Amino acid sequence: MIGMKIGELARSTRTAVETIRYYEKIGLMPQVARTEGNYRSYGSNEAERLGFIRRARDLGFGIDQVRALLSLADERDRDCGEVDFIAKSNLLEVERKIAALQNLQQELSAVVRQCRAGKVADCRILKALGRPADWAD
Amino acid sequence: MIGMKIGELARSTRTAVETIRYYEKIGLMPQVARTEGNYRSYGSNEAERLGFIRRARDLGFGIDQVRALLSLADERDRDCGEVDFIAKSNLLEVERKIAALQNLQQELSAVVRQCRAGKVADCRILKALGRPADWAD
DNA sequence: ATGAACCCTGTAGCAACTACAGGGTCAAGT
DNA sequence: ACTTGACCCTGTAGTTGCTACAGGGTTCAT
Repeated sequence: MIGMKIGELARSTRTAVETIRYYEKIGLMPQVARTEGNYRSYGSNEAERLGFIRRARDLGFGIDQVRALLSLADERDRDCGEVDFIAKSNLLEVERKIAALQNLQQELSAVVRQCRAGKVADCRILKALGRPADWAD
Repeated sequence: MIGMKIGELARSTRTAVETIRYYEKIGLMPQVARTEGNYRSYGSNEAERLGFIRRARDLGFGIDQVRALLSLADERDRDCGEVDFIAKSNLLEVERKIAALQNLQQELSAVVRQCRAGKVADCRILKALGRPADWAD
């Protein structure tokens, strides 16, 4: 589809209109030609590019990583090691976050288990928060 | 220890000095008395309060949740159901995040596994990003 | 011609800090 | 007395990745 307005592009990529304008502002999407009424006019190149961006973002790549992937994708003769590196860093980061959250979940559910429906004055949750974590009970 | 300067309080609670000033600005920590030289002077009450805040934050409670816990902790006669509710909401939220990240990890490691060290032009990672997720290979 | 649905720019807000800039204070050493 | 260095102060701007206006203009159908 050629000559899409921003709203159509937004619908076809499940992206908010304002996000597209934001991507343009930060240089992730190009500045495209305008119609007579000063509306942005997008073609299939831009739709593909935005699709790439969306999928990368959904997989947890940061904006700067997406930027790097997009620019690497243009240097077709280059070795793809750097692409691999970015993807693996991202995976490691996701795994690190999972581990951190699982620790959190352990500690937090230990705290929640303490609850014996009573008065605030005796609340074990508040007591658990009110002293260093390694104090025994 | 009484009459601590902000730096001592920071060290003793493993908090950045600027974070303490920030907590004061948003009303999570009180405005304390100043020395002659206009330095903040903290006592053990404030140290305890900041310790509580730090532990709650480390357990993933948001600033507003911490604010609520602190104010509930003062109403000693109140039933502690609300405390329990806040803690359980937080736990659910943490569990939700873990699940989302685990999905991400699955998809991302599927993408990373595709890599056959070659040229960017044939890069499977980039190909995986360059098309809708449900296209087969 | 008027209303709804769309588009435009520009700025401010979110969470929870962090990082300056541009100063003042205090204790120790020379 | 003076200087050095470590600390403190306020206030503002930056971070990430958008989202939400405010205050307009355009397009198209009725």
